[in-house]
Amino acid sequence: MSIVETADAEGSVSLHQRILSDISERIMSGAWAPGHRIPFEHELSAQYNCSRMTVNKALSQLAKAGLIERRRRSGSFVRRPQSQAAVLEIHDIRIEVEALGLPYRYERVARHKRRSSAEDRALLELGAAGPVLALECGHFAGERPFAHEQRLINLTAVAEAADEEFVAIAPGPWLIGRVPWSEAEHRIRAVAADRHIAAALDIAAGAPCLVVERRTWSADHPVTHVRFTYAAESHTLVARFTPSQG
Amino acid sequence: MSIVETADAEGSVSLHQRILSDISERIMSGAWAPGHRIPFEHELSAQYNCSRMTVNKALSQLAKAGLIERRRRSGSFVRRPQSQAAVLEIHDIRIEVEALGLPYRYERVARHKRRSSAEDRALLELGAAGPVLALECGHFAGERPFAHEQRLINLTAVAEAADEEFVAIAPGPWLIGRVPWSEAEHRIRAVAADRHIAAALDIAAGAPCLVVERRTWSADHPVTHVRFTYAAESHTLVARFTPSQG
DNA sequence: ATGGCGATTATGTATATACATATTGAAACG
DNA sequence: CGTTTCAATATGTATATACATAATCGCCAT
Repeated sequence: MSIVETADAEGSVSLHQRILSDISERIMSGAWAPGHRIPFEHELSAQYNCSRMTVNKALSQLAKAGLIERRRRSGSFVRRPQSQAAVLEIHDIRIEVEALGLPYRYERVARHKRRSSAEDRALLELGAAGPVLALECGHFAGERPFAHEQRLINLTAVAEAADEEFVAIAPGPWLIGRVPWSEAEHRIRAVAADRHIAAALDIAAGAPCLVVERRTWSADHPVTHVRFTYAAESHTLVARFTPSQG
Repeated sequence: MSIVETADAEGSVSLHQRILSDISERIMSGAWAPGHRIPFEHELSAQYNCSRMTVNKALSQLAKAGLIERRRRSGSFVRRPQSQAAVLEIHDIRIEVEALGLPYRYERVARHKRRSSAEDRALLELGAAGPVLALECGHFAGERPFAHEQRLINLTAVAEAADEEFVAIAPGPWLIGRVPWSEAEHRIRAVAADRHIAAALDIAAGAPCLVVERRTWSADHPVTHVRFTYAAESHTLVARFTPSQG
C-alpha cells in the first residue's frame, strides 16, 4: 500500500494528502535524515495556512506507515528504517502462468478424505483430531509442468469442501471468496526434488526446487495448508519494497 | 501493519479504534460477507453514541486497508479479497543468525573497484557507465557457512563507499542508515550451486540453494544490487500475511 | 547536588459544524 | 418513451474548539 494514494495526478489532491506527500518526499530523498525533527503541528498548520487537525491527519498517517515517530511534548521525528519489509504478491497460479503468455491447465491427481494424522495436525497446527481432505494437484504451463500442489483442507472449518471433487476447479480459487481468511503464513525455501516431485515436475531427482508453503487461518481456525513446488527454472518470486517500520 | 493496533489490551483503546476493530472482526469472521453493506456513518454514530467524524476516522482506515470499499450515496461495502499480499521481512543476516542462537561471523572475501561492465549495469539497472564496487562476503553461523553475499555498489550514488574496506563491517549494515532508500525489489528463487558457491557454502556442487536478490534505489538512483545465496537446509524465509487490497 | 513537583508543551482524541462532491432516484419535460 | 434536471443522500474534507495525556523543563526545598 503506497502512502500517497493518487500522487499529484492533477491539482485535485486534498490538503492533508499534499502535506503527507510533501513530508514523505523530503524523507525519501534524504533531505530530512533519520532522527531529524520535522516541524511541529502548529508550525505546519501556519505554513500551510490550515487547521492543526488537517496537519494531524497527515502526520498520523505518516506515523502509522512508520516513516515518522511521534513523541508527546518533543515533536515528530524521522524514523530510522529497521527491518526491511517487502510486499510479496502471491497470485493464483493460473494468473502467473497466463502472465507468461502460456496456456494454463489444471489437473487433480489425487484426493483423499481421512481422519487427520499427527503429521496433518502438525501441518495445519490443529489441536484435536478431525476430518481433513488431502489433495494433490498439477498446474501446467503449456505442455510443461509448472507447479505441484499438495494441500490439506480442514473439513471442520470448511465442511462444504467434503462434497467438492476439485476436478473442474483448483482448490485455491475454490477457497478464495468462499472462506474469509484473517491470517496466513508463508514459508519459502529451496529443496532438492525427491522422486515423487521429480516425476510430477518432469525434472531429475535432486534438482533444486522452490517451495512455497502457506498456512491459512480464518477467525483463529486453521483452514488449509498448501505446499507449492516449482522447478527452479520455472519460477521466481518478485517482491516489491515498502518503506515500513520495524 | 496490522489494522487494529493495540487490540483490546485493556479498556484503554480509543473509540474510533474500537469501532474499527469491531467491524474488522465481523468481516474477518465472515459474519459480514464480501458485498455486504455495513451500516451508514450516521447509523454507527448513533449506535456508538459518538459523532460522525469519529466513525469516519474508523471507516476511512478500513477503506485504506482495503477491507471495505466506500461509495458515495450508496454506503460502504465489504470488499472481496483480491490478490494475496504477504509481508516478507528481510532482516540483516547477523540478526537472523543470532536468532538461531549461534555466534555470527562476517568475512570479506574479495573487493574490486572497477568501471561498470555491461553485466554490472544490467544488474544495477544503470544507464551510463561509471565506477562500481564489487564485493564478495561470507556470513557464518558458528563454524558453518550461512550465506554467501555478492554485491555491487554504485559508486556514483554512494561515493564514500570507495574508501571503505568492508573488512570490519558488512556492506548491508554499512549502507543502512547511510543511504536512505526509497525503493527496492526482491527476487527469490531456487538454484543449483555452481562450483564457486558450493565451495563458499561448503556444500556439494549442484545442491539446491535459495537465492535472494535485492536491488535498491534511492531517489531514483540505483544504489546497490546484492545476491544472497543460502544452502537449502540453512534457511527458510517466513512471510506473514496482510489482508490487503488488490 | 538532588529529588520531587508543578507548569508547560506537543500530541491524541473527540465534538459540532460546514460545505464540497459524487451518485442515485424520481420528477419534469420534450 | 426517452432524456434532462433536480433534489436527496452518503461520503470527503476542513474548521474551530475542547479536554486528555504524556513527557520534559525548571524551580524550589531538602
